[in-house]
Amino acid sequence: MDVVSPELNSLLPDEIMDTEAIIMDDDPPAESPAASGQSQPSDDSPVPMETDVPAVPEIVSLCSDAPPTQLTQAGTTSTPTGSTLCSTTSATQLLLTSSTVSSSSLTLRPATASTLTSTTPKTTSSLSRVSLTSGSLQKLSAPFTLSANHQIILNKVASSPGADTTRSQGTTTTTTTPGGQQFMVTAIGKSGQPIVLQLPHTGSKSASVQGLGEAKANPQHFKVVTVSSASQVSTLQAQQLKTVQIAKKTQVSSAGPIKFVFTKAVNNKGLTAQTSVSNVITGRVLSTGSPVTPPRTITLSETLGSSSKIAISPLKSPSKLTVVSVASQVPNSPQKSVSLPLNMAHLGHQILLQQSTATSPAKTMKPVQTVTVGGVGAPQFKTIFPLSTPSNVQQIQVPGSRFHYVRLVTATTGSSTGHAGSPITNSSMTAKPMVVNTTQVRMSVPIVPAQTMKQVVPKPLTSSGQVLTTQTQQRLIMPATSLPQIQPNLTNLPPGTVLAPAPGSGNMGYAVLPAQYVTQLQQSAYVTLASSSGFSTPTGIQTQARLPLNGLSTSGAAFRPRKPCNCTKSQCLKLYCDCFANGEFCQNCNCTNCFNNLEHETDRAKAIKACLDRNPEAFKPKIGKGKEGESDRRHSKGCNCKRSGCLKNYCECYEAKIMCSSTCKCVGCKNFEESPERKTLMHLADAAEVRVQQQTAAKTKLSSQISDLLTRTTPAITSGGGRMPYTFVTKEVAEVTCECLLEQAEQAELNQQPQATAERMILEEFGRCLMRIISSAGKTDYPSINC
DNA sequence: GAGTTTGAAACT
DNA sequence: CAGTTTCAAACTC
Repeated sequence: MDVVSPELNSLLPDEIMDTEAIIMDDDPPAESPAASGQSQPSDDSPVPMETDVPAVPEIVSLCSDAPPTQLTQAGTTSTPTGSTLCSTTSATQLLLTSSTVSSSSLTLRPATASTLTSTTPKTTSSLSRVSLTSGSLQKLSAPFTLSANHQIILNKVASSPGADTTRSQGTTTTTTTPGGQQFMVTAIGKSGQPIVLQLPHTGSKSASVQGLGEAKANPQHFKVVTVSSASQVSTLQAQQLKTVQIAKKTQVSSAGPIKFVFTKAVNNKGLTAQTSVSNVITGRVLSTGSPVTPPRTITLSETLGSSSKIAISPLKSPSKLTVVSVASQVPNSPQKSVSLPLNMAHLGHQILLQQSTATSPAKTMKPVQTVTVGGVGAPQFKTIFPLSTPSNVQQIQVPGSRFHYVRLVTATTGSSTGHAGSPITNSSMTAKPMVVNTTQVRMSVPIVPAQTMKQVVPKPLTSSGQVLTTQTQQRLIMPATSLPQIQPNLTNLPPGTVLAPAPGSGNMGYAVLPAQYVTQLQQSAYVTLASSSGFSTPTGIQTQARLPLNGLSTSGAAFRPRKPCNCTKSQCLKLYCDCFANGEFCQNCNCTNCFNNLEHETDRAKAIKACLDRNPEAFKPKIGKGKEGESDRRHSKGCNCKRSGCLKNYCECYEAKIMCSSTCKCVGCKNFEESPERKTLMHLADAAEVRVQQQTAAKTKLSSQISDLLTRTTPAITSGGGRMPYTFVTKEVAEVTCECLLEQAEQAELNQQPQATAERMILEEFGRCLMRIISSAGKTDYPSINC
């Protein structure tokens, strides 16, 4: 599988793609040359990742029917017949075993407590037990449901003929922790059976948000592995970002060792070498957890025969985030891929995974997922949201950086196992949010200057998967497609760069979207998700990552709203357009014939390339950041003003509120420190700003007072004539007053008074009425008003 | 709101 | 690289 083109990977900086092939298997497969030499310890050994906490090793293993060796059962365990019980003790050992069909079992051993929830009581582990029953997992639709009772339900959408049979074979195991927390996994590997992950009950509070400190005190590791049934060929979509994916194919020999292969996505050569490995579980780690015990997600893919496709990108360190698609498939054979969505909330981290299946390799699934990355020490979030756009888009949102990453994924139907465009199994769900936590994101290169970024401490994630975006700036993640003409300038790509895949290439492209755009996509996507999944997620996944309409989080609302452009001739694909120049998509602009959007991503990519060809620094910030603050900021190129004296906004220096420097070529510059004109202007500007602020404050105060008054008087008004508590004009008084005024009008008419006189009479009567009302205001009883 | 001014970007 | 043109924002009326 060619998840990431080698040439592209070679160009990617280490921050973007830093993956190493890691093989964790009992018996390194000889037919896996790429994986050879990279084998890792046995099943019981912790996954060799930099994200691992040595003190709390994580164990991910596939085992046969034989009971897992590292299984430690301290709590009660229900062992259904015909299934190997996978349970975790209160010490958060999670073992997933499939005995009936697949001979492999997965052992998930969280370090301490459950990582399914971000918050875990110090004394008790939120995840005490995990049971997994074997069964064929054929069709899985919506990744999961986060129910109100803190359950993660992994359901299968499509009914499988063998569902009944599966249930007879696979047994649903439900474990309940002493603290009332459940982790129940049913019928993994068999169709028609839901997977329910019971999240720890946290009362009214969201489980994920509660006390990071507590979570720190009780670090937990959790690994999720999904196993498909035997005789199933799993297909992992190469163009999907999944945190957890395991597809298990029927093993030729059940006794054969199960191998975890963590391949280095950077080098796809290794990927091809792994294709012929049987009984190999490929995995990848997408995220790291909190500083204490970083939760991590592992995508595992086990396939039989040479059809295995492996794309793995384990993180080397907790601060790394590598997104690599994993795909495996067997052409012309019944394929059933399983990607279990899992909500992993730990210390504000969540992993939401999508599960989907397909019965035919020809069917493709174009999931778009959300990745949210957060950390405690250095909280960051990455979110890939499902998009409703025609092309698959994977968005990654990094609240800590204001950047929004969007990965455009082009699904291909090719059956070749060695290509990124390998068919993706269809799924009723086209997009699922995926939240991955990490303490640091290394995969992106900031395009926008740092001084423009206002770091806001992200709020901790809630158990419902709430994602808070605090930054709106954009960054380029990495292009998945090979665009040689752009790659040399990869780091210079603008934040809004859309690297469209070459026609027919089947590769993936990445686009960085502005926050507003992402917000739109998020909203639409979540609507789709909610409607299609049918899940009742009160605390919800659907609600997570919802941002204000302006695309900014509450903390990010302080950012200056982007001014809409008015381009008419440039199609917003030249640097004339501020949106384009800032790497943003046009949104709510007044431009005409705009091409600065996803619909014209190809043209946009070309335009970006053209700009970069002209000036590799085109999308880099013009205003450099000084070491000591704004005083050191200066324009990178300098201005060229001739007539404005650099004291108007025509001047980029003045507009940026910085002084002109020696790099400027301006004529008659007055924008220097000692310039009296500048001082006067600045003084006036400050005064004007103060006035504006005062006016705004006054308006706000007045509005508040009016609102308060209306609020207090509304009950009286709506009460049907009742006496207004704070006003003197009741309905009755008003009616009487009107009668008095009408009486005056009639009198004037009867007396044939001129209109002016009539009006005066009416006004005078009105004045008298007011005086009576006022005079009666302080009295306990309100005398009636008589004309 | 229309027209003018301005300077960066684009073009030659 | 310099001169010219194009363009959209800033500005003025």
